[in-house]
Parts: sequence; C-alpha cells; structure tokens
Amino acid sequence: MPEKKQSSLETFFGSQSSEIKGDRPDKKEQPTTKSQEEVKEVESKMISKEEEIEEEELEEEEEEEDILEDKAPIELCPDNSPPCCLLHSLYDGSTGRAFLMLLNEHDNRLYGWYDQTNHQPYCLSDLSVEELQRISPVKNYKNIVDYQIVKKQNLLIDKEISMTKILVTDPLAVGGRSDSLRNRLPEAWEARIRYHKNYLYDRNLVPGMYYQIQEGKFIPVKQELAVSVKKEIESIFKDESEEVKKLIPQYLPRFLARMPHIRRAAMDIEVFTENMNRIADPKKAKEEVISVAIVGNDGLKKILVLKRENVPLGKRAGELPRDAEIVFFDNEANLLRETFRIMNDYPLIITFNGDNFDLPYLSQRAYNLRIKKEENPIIVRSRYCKLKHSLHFDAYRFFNQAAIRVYAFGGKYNEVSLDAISSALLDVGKVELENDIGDLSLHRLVWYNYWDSKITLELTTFNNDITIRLIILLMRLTRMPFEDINRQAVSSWIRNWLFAEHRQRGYLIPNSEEIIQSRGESSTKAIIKGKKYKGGLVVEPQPGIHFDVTVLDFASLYPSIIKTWNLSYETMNCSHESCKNQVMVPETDHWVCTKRKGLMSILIGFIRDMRVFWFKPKAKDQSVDQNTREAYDVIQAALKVVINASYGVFGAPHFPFYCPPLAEATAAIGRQAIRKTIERCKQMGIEVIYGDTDSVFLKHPTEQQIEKLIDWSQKELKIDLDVEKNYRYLALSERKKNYLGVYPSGKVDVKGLLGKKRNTPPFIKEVFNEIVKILSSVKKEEDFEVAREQIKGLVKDSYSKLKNKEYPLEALAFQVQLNKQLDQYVKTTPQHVKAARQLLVEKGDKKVAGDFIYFVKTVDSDGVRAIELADVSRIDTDKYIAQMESTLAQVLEPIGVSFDRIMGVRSLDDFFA
DNA sequence: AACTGTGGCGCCCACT
DNA sequence: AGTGGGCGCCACAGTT
Repeated sequence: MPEKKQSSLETFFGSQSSEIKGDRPDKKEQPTTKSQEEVKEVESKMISKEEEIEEEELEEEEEEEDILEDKAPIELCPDNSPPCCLLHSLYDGSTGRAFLMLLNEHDNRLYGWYDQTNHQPYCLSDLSVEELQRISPVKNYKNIVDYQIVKKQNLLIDKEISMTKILVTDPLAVGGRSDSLRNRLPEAWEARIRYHKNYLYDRNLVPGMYYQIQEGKFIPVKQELAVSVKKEIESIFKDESEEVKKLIPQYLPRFLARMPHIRRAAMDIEVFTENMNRIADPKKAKEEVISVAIVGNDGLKKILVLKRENVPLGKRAGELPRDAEIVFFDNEANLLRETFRIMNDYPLIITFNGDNFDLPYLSQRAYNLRIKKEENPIIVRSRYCKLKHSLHFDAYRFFNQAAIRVYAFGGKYNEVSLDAISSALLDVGKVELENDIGDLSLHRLVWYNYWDSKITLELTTFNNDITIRLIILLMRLTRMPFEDINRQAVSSWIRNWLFAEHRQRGYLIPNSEEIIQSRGESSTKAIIKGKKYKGGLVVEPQPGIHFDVTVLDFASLYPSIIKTWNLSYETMNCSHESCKNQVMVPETDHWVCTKRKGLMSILIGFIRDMRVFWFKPKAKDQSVDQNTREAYDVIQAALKVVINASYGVFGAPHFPFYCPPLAEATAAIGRQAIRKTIERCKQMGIEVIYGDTDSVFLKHPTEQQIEKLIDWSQKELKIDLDVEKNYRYLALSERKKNYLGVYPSGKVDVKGLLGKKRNTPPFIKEVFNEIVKILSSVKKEEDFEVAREQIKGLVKDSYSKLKNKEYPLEALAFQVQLNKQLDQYVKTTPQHVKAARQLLVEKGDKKVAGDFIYFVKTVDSDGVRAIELADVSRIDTDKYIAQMESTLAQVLEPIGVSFDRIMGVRSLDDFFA
C-alpha cells in the first residue's frame, strides 16, 4: 500500500507542531434557585472531587497493564511439574518478562513461571526498516531492540503485506508514555494490546487449559477426546467449509477438558459504624475493622473478632456451625495480620464488592495501623484490587455483568446485592440486621459476618461450582486471564477472542479508523432519535383476547444472519471491484463480499452451531448421563453469553472492530426475515397478531401450517424457525412490547406491563399479581365472566384501603435507581432526584449513582418525599389512584373491564342500573 | 398568574 | 454491546 505510506508519513510530519488538546467547553451558567445552591454547597462539602475526576480521565485512556508488583511473590514451578491449570498472566517489570500463574491441584497452590523464550514487546509499522531509519524520532529511540520483517494478511484490502515488527525493551516503550514508540511513528499497528495478552496470543496459550513443565520447558498437556464425540461433531459440520472444520480440534478440547478444582476462601469484613446508612470510606479507613469472617471450600470457618470496651459478648449463635472457630483479638493490627496470613494460604480469595470496599479498606487500615508493607498482600488499583499471593474474584463484579445476569442466569435477579442474588440463586437470604453494626453484641456480629462470608462462597460453589466452571469456559473460549473476566466487560472478552484469532491466523489486526474509513458508516436512520442505525421490527399488535396462540421464533437470529450472509467487518463493502453491488443488504447501500469467507461469520457461526446443534440438545437429552448433561448446560450458557453479545459490539464505537455497516446489515436482514415470514403467513391464511424482532405470534395455526412455515424458512431464508411457546390465550392491547399470555399449564407470561416494573409501588404490584392469578385460571371465553367480578372486588378493596390511608409508606414507595451522580442532573429534576436531594439536605445522607431511591408522592411543594422523611398523612391519594388506574388498566382494558366504572365514576350504565 | 399542549428527559423493559 | 417502545414528569412556550 504505497500511497498509504506516503500519506501516513505526511500526516505525521504535518501534525508534529499541532499537538493541541481540545479545550473543555465552558460550563453553561444555569440560573439556580436557592435550594439548588444549598444542595450544591452540601455536595461540595461532602467530597473533594478533584482527585476523583483526574483518576477517571486517566482510566479512560486505556486498560492498565497487569504488572507483577513483587518479584516472584509465589513459588516458581520446578523444572518438572505435574499438569497445572493456567489461570493468569502478567508482566514483570523487574525482569522484563511475562509471568504466568498456574494452579497445581495436588497441593492447591499457585506456582509462577517466567517466560523462557525471550519473547519481547513489539508493535508493527507499515514502513520498511530503511524508511523507519529516516524518521529521526524512531531512529534515535533508544528502546528499540530489533527490527523484523513479517508477512501479514490485511483483511481490509484482502492482500498479503509486508510489515516491520519493531521489538522494544519494555511494554511502556510501545505505548503509555509520552515518548513511547506509538507517538513516534506515523501509524502503528497492534500497539494497544497489553503485553501479557500479546504473549498469550503469540505463544498460543489458552488460559483455563492445562500445561506442565518438562525439563524446564513449558508445554501444553494433550487433551484426549472420546472418538465417538469427535465423530458425531464432525458429522454435524460435514457440509461446512474447511475453515470451519479446522475449528473443531481447536475448540472442542477447550470445551470438554475437565474443570479444575480451585481451593478458595470467601472473605467479608465488618467495620464499625454508628449509622446504618453510612458506609465507611475505604480511602480513609477511619473506623476500626471489628470482625473478619473467612469461609473456605476446604471447610475452614473462621471469624476473627475485635474485643471492644462496653460491647457485650452475647451468646454464641445457635445457628453457627459447631466447627466454626471464633478467635478474639485485643489488638486490631494483630487481627489484620492474622487475616492476611490466612488469605495468603489460599490460591483464590472471593469477596463481594471487595474491589471497592473490603480490600481497599483493609489495606488502608493496615497502613493506618503501621503494619509493614511486606505484611500486607493487598494491592489497591484505581478500579480493582489484587493480591500478591493469590488471585482475587469479586463476585459482585461478576454477577453485575449484564451479559452474565441476562444470559447465564436468565435474569433471575434484577438487583445486584448479596441479598438479591443469593435469594434468587441460592434460595437463602441475608441475616436481617436488627441494630447498627456498632451496636451488635460480639456474637451477633460474628453470626452476621459469618453468614455473609458463607453466602459469598456459595455464590461460587452452588450448583456444582457453576460460577467457576462458567468462568473457566469463558477464559478458554475468549482467552482471557482469570482476573480479567471480572475486571472487564463483555466487549473486551470478544475483543480478546478476536485478537487471538487474528494473531493465530497471521491476520493483521486493523486499526479502528481503517475499518470506518474503508467500510463506511451506517446508511439507515434509527427510529429513536440519537441512535446510530435502524434496529429490529416490532409488529403492530391486534388488540383483544386471542385463544390458542403459537409463537414461532428464529433460533439465535442475529448470529444466524452473520453466518449465512457471510457478514464480517472485512466482507462488508469489500475492496473487490467485482463484488460491488452483487450481494446487497436490503434497505441499505451495503454489499457483501462474494470472494472471501468472513472471519466473524466463520467464528460466530461455528460457536453458534456448536451450541445449537450439540451442547444445547445434549443438555436436554435424557439418554445422556446427568453429569455430562449438567456440564453441557454450563457450556451452552457460556457460548450463549459470547454469541449474543457478538452482534452488539460491532455497533459500539469503543470496540476496536467497530463496524456500523455490519451491525446495521444484521438488523436489516433480520427485519427482512420477519417481514417475509409475515407475508408468507398471510399467503397461507394464518393470522399474525404480533411479533418482535425475531418472533411471530400466530392465531390458532394448524400443525401442518406450522410445519410448512418452518420448512419454508429453512429453504427460503436459511434460518431455523422454531416453535417457542404456545398460549392458551393471549391478551394484547394496542401497545407494543406489552402483553399477558397464559400457557396451557396456567403459568402466566407478563411482558412489559407496568405491574411488573420495579418502579411500581408494591401495593399496586400486589393487586396486579392477584389479578394475574385470577386470569391464569381462565380456560374459556365464558370463564371471564366470573374472573371479571373477582377482579372488580379486588380493585375496589385496594381503592378503599388507599382512600382510608391504610397502606404503610413502604407499600406506597416508588423505587427508582439513581443512574448518575446527583449533580449530573442538570436538564431536568426527576422525582427520585428531588427525593435524593431532600435526603442530602435534611439528613446528610448522600446517595450515589447506582443507589435506589424510595419515595412517595405527597401534597408537599416538591410533590414527593423520600420515604425516610415522609409522613402517611401527607400522601397524595389522587396521584396514587391515577397510578393504579394506568397500571391496572393495562390488564383490565383487554378483558373488557373499565377502571373508572369499578371506582363508581358515574357512567350512563351505572346511572340506570 | 393560571392554564394547556408538547418535546424531550429519565427510567424501565423487550428483544438481539 | 446494540435498537425499539411505554410511561410519567419536567421545562417551556403560547394562550387566556
């Protein structure tokens, strides 16, 4: 690419002098009322923001290199070792080498291994060595070690090119400092990949897999697979291309290799507080650590408690297991020392929010108590904490990941607290606190502390270690080191996966701007303002009650489209003259390459097929033994997480393979698929009463019709259409994404209705749920008569209770999440923000982004009061009646009941009755 | 000054 | 990680 070179050189020299950083736009002066000023004053007193903001800006720059802090903090592997599971990788600055962490299951310990291959950090340039020598900032850069010529396949132009690999002394010489090589070159490639990841890719190492040291050499342990399994899977992929078939031996061992058993302990600390609503600040760690509970999956149950003056001992809790050991300390520093000693003994420490609270608190507290640095194993980073001798897993972070919550655990918990997650997944709750932590007797404190720690451990052990198995599988699939799975969101898993696949195949990892420049932006207009492209199609619902409804949906629609349409960032609007305007994406100006198989298409298609054709059916197959079935279910869940996120990331500007044409083509083809299906249904005389993105709701279709339709889809669209569910009846209003369906079993599906939303007051939810219960028993048209009467009674009761102010504040509270910091709400002041500001001004309680605000509607000037400050007598009953009406009308309207009429609002009917 | 209509903010959810 | 959609309310403009 000769023109490219020149222009990149030109831009380089041209831009030398113009290193201007964008000035911050002036803050707009907003007229403020007195109360707003008051709020701001309090806010500024509460925190000094300067440092925080600076940190955030630094973080946004790029991901931190994971650096080994102390030289070899764990024992090194001997020259001959048993097979060990590769868990983590880092970079050791002191030796300038990659450092691997392996788990030896024989002694349950972590062992370290330094790279012995003399692998070095590098980046790529499109300039020849001679050309590079002419650029003085490069020529004079003392950290360059060597140049190598390498061949790379450039997918964007579909050509093999020659590049110069510039080897340097250390990762920061590539990028991260102002004088780094990245800033000295006109353009650098693969220069933003963390070194320890580069190391994994180049050596083709897979975290989560087994390796051993033989005579000082680091070698993979071969995974034997059952011949029958291999055969069966090969037959599934028999019609696929060679490129897809090649993936089988690569990925199958990663899915099927056994799972390591990881010895681990969960830890939870309690800090003295006078006020339940105040959380201690880990940056200052002013208060005493009064208790630490450590619970291991090896049976350890230890609670370290600080003896405090004037605090009663109390009685040992009866529920506390007999083998739980309570150790009392007179001295807090010694308590911490013992905590550290126990932690160091485990290869893995589990916390719940330890990144942001327990670990930074312990560390700062240790510092305050003058515990020596060497004795403290905690390393506090801006976004997370790590341990010198162990790995750290923050369960809060993991379960908080949207992809994990939705796909792996099916949205069973929709609030991420220890309480909510454990009650949803473990079927147990948290111990209710009857007092502030500071007021508990020591034994009460022990019990409370122990319980949280035990629950935290169980979040990783329940269901036969499903959490750990999921993580290991995600590591093996996406090549992420253990701790990175938690620290980073799903987009970086996919980024990592794709980086590794590029490197392994000798493909150049393109720079993001190149993709945008060569593949272009989106060409459709989104329906919602501010979005980048048009998304899924939602069919106008046919209002009314429909009996016998069958729902068909496309099996993982978007991944299927990516596969069958050969979509990939390089196949969109490809560079081949002859491909232009051949295979066009409907509704767009984009064409798809006809010469080359798209990499995304191959990878996503393969994973999708593995899941749909192998792991998912086998997980349900009763002829397969239970253990295997369970294992397969975990695998299919892990694959689902990665597959489903793979479409969205291409529409995310920060994703390194950001490619709007790819994202919008996928959605556009999806719209076409559902449109064609509806058209086909019409031709066949089937009534389509609703549909959303990938589904069609059909009114009493026959078995033959369904079968015919599925066949047609397979032939015509090449996408699998499946029967997803059948409703005894379905209630539709004129609103989209809003319906209530009753299965033959009586189970009820409620979608989108206000009665289900978490910001609806509990008392209305309760009435709503009662109504739903009544509706679930309706079998025929005639049954509605009885149901209607029952429902009317229910609503009337609730109405009079409300009028008589019989509901307590809790039942009336709206629960709304604060999604931004309080001072970020500048355009409008929503009600929950008003309530949060009341709390700040009147009680000094500072709510932060992520907190839930509970408020009630009142007749006060704000129209709303935070529940903590409210009084039942001031409740605005009319507002609640309106709320009841809008919520309940969504179910009442379709079954022909009028809310107004129940309430006795005079209608003509009532008048003459 | 009090009312009415309306765009858009903010939240939550449905689907991928 | 993406878009589509419902709802309540706020802020503001225009009218009486």
